[in-house]
Amino acid sequence: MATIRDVAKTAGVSIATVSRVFNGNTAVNEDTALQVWAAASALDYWPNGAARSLTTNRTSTLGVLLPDLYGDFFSEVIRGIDQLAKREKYQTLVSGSHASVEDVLAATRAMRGRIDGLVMMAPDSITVESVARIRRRLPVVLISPPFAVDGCSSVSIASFSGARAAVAHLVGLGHREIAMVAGPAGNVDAEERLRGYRRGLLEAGIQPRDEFVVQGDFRESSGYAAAAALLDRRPRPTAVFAANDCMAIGLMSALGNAGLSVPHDVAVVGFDNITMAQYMRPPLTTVHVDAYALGQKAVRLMLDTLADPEGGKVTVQTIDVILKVRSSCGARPAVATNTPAGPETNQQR
Amino acid sequence: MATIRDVAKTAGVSIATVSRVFNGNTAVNEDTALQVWAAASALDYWPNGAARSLTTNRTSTLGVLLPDLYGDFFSEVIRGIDQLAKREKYQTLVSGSHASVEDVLAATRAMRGRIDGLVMMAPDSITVESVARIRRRLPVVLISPPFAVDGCSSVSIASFSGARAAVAHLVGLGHREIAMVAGPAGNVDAEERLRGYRRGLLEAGIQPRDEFVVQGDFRESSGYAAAAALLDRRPRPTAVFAANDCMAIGLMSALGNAGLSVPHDVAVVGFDNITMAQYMRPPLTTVHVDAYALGQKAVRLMLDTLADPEGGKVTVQTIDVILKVRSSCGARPAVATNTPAGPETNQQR
DNA sequence: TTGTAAGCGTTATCAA
DNA sequence: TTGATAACGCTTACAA
Repeated sequence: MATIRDVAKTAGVSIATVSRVFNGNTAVNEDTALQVWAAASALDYWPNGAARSLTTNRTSTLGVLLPDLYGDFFSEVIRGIDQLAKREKYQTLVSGSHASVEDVLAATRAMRGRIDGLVMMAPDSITVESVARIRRRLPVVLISPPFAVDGCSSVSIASFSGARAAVAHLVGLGHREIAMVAGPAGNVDAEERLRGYRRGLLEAGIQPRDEFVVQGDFRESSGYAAAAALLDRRPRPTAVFAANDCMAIGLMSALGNAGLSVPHDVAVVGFDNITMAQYMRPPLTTVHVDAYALGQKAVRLMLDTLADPEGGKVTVQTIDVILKVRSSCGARPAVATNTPAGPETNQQR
Repeated sequence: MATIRDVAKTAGVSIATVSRVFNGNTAVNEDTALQVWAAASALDYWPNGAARSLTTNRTSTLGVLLPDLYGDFFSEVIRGIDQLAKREKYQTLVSGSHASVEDVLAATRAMRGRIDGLVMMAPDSITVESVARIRRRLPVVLISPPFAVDGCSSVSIASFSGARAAVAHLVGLGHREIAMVAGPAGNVDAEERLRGYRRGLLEAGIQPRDEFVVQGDFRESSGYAAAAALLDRRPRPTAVFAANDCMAIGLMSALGNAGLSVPHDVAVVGFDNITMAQYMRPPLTTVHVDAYALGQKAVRLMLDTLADPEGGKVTVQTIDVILKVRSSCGARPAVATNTPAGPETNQQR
C-alpha cells in the first residue's frame, strides 16, 4: 500500500509537499503539484484517515447512537442524518440497540478517536445518564431527550401538542369516550403523548379515566393486545388514540378480527405517520412526524457545535407535527373527491 | 484529554505496561495492573482508536455502502449488518446513495484507514465496476452483485426462482394473461425477476409477450403508473406480477382507483414481503426475502475473509426466498380460518 | 515555494 | 515482568 513517502519519492519532492498538494490549503508550485498528482495516481495512493486524524485531531466522522434500527421511523432518521452528513463531507459511524448506560458508554468509548461528535437518540432517562461523561470529551447532540442536558443541543418532537391536537380532533367529531394505548414508561415521547391526551380531554371538559389508558410498548403486538382490554371497558370507548402508528395498526387489526368496523364502531388515531399509515384500510389518521427532518436537524446542530466548539452555544429545537386526517377516525379529508389521483407522495427529501 | 502517557505517569509505570494492561494479551503483575486500572479510571482514560489502528493496522470497523437508505428493505439489511457486526465487536461506517463509480470510489477512499473491510450492495454493473480497484486494498463482500467479482465473496437473492414460483402460482390459479411490472434496467434483481417471470410462463406453455411487461423503477409511483398502461392492453391481463412490493402497492392503489377489485378483477403478486405487504387490503401475496438475514450473511462472509485474509477463500451464497400466499392473488391461505389470531410476527431476528 | 523534523497516541520489538 | 524506543502515516511549525 503506497504511503505519502512513496508518493514523495516518486514525485521527487518531500512528504510535506505531497501533504500540501492533497490538502490544498498552502500554495504549491503548479508544476510540482502536477508531478505529485501524477505520482499519486500512478501509485494509486489513498491517504490514510487514521493517520490524518491522529495529527489533526479531526475525523470527519459523526457517531450516531440509536436505541434501535427497527422500522420506518428510525430508518428515516438515519437517512436524514446520513444525507446531510454526507453533503457536509462527514461520514457516519452508526450503532443501534442500546438499552443500558453501560451499552451506551461502551459504544461511545469504542468510537473514541474515530468521531468528532455524537448524535444520540436518548428518549429515556436511562440512556441520557451516560451523556454527562461523554460530553466532557465530545460534543453531543440529543434527539428526543427526556430533559435538557448541560451543554447539549437537542431536537425534540412536539409530542405533547400533537397528542392534544389528535384528541381535540376526536372530540370535535363528537367522541367523549376516548381511550389511549400509551407507549413504554420512561420514554419521553410516550409520556408527552399521554400528557397531551389528558390535556386534550380536560380542555374538552372530559375527565380522563385511568382505566381508559392501556400500557403498550410502541410495538404492533402491544396495540393488538390492547384492543381486548379496551373492549372490556364499560362504557366502551368509541375512539382510541395510539401513541404511535405501529400500535394503532395492531389495534386496527385486532378490532377487525373482533368484528368491529373502523371508524364506524371505533375511531382510531395514531402518531408518526409511517409510510404504512396511508395504506391501511381505512387509511390511518395520524400525527405526522418528519423523521427525516429530525435527523437532518440533529446533524445541523452538530455541525454548528463543531464549527464553534468553545462558543458553548446550546440550541434546543422542537420539530413540529401536524395532524394528518384520513378516514380511520371517521372524518373525510378536506378534498371533495373520494378517489385521490395518486398515492400520497412520500417525504422523499 | 488523558493519554496513555498520563496514565503511565499516574500509575508510576511505563506506557508499555499501560498498553499491556489494556490489551490483556501479555502477562502483567497483578498489583501493577490494579494500579494502572486505578490510574486509568481516575483520569477517565479512553484509548484513542485512531492511534491504535495506526499501529495495528486494524480498525474493528466495517464499511457499509448502500445505493440508498430508503424504505423497509434497506433498513432491514442495515439492521442485520449492524447487529452481527456489533456482536462481533465491529463498528459500522455507513454510507448511502451511491449512483456512480465516482461516488463509490470517493466514499470508499474517505474510509481508507478507517475500515477493515467493505460490505457493499452493488446491484448493477455500474457500481460493481469500482470494486476491482477497491479490492486491491480492502476485502470486499458484495450484496446482490450482477456477476461474480474476482476475490469477492457475495450474497445474492434467489430472484429468479422466486419470480418463477410466483408466476407458477398464478398459473396454478388459472391465469393465462399474466403481466409484469419490471424493475429498473441494469439492476440484477430486477432482471432476474423478469427472467424468472418469462421462464415461469414458458414452463406453463404460455408465450411471454413484450407488451405485457411494463418498465418500473422499484418505486411505488412507477407501480401506480404501470396500471394505466396495463389496463389498455388487449387481452387485458388478469394477473400482474410486480418486481417488488412497493410497485405492487402502487399498482393496487391505482387499480382500486380505477374501480377494479383485487383479486377479483386483477390478481397481484409482489416481491420482498416488506412489512406493509401484510397490511394491505387485500393482504399482498409476495415472495418473501429475509433482508435481515441478507445483511447478516454478508457480515459473516466478511468476518470469514478477515479471519483468513490470505486464504483467498471466496464464497458465493444465495439467500432463499419463499412465496407467501395471501389474498391479493385470489387464493386462500392454507389455514382454514379467515380471521387469524394475531398479526403475523415480524422477522424480528 | 519547499524541506526538515517534531509530534499525534498507540503497539510491538528488544533488552534488561 | 517491565521499560526504552522505534515504528505507524500523516500534518504542521519553522527554517531555508
